[in-house]
Amino acid sequence: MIKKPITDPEVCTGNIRAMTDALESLGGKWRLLILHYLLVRADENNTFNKIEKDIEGISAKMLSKELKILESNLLVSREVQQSSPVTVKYNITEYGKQVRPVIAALVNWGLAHRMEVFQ
Amino acid sequence: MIKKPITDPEVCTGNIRAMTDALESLGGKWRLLILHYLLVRADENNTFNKIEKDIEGISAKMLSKELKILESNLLVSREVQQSSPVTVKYNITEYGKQVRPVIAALVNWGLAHRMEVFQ
DNA sequence: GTAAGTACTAACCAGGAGGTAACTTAATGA
DNA sequence: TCATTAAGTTACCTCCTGGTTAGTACTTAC
Repeated sequence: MIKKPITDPEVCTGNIRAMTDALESLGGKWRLLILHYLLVRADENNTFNKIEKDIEGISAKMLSKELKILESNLLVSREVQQSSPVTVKYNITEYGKQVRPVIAALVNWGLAHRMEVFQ
Repeated sequence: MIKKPITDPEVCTGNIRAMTDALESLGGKWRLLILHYLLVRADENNTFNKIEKDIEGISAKMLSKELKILESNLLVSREVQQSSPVTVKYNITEYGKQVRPVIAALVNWGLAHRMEVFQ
C-alpha cells in the first residue's frame, strides 16, 4: 500500500522508464525462460547443447542470440571449457539472480490467472 | 529462499507454463504500461482520449486493440457514460490489481539495472 | 577417411507487432 | 450549416521476431 511513491508524478515517470528498460532487457519469447532455466540450475554444467535440448522449442539460433544479449547485459556468464570437443558452460551471474523476483511474480500471476480464466 | 518448490522438477514445468501464460497475457510493448497507468489512476475518469494522450507514443489503434484484450482477460473494465458526446471510462478491475507485484518487480529491477549498466 | 559430437553461423522466409494517416458515427454548439 | 469532439475503425506499410534448414570449424573415435 505504498501510496505516495506510486502516485507521485515524478516518481511515476521514473517508474515508467524503469519498466520500459526492464521490458527491453527481459522481453521477448525466450529470455526469461533461459534465465529461469539457469536460475534453477545455478552452478550446474549448463552447456549449449544441454540448454538447447532442455528448453522446449528453442532453436540453436535463438539460444545463441539470446545468450549473447544476456551476457552483454551481465546477466549470464560464458565459460569455455578445454575439454574435447570444447564445451561452453553458461551460468547465471550473481547480478542475474536479481531477476528472481520478476520471475516469481510472473509465475505467481500466471498460476492465479489460469485459475481465474479457466475456472 | 524457497528451494524445494523451485528445484522440484514437477513444479518447475508448472512454473514454466505459468510464466509462458503470463508472458502471453501481459507481454508486448503496451499492455503493462496501460495497466500501470490504470493502476495508478484507479477510480479516476480514464477516458479513451485521456489515456491516449497520457501514455506517451501510443496510437489509438494500439490502445483500442490492447484495451479489448485486457478487457477480455478481465483485467480492465469498460463503462460507457451517457454524456455527449458519449465517453467511455476504463478502469482496472480488482482482479487486475493483482498485476501490481509484477509491475513492482519490473520497476525495481529496471531501476537497479540502470544503476548497474550505466554505473 | 569418415562419422559423430559440440558450438555455433548464414541464408532465407513468414507472420505479426506495431506505426501512420485517413475515415466513420453521432451529438452538440456556434 | 459547419466545425468540433469522442471513440474508435480501416487500410496500408514496415520492420523485427523468430522459425527452418544448411553449413562451418574443430576434435576425437572407429
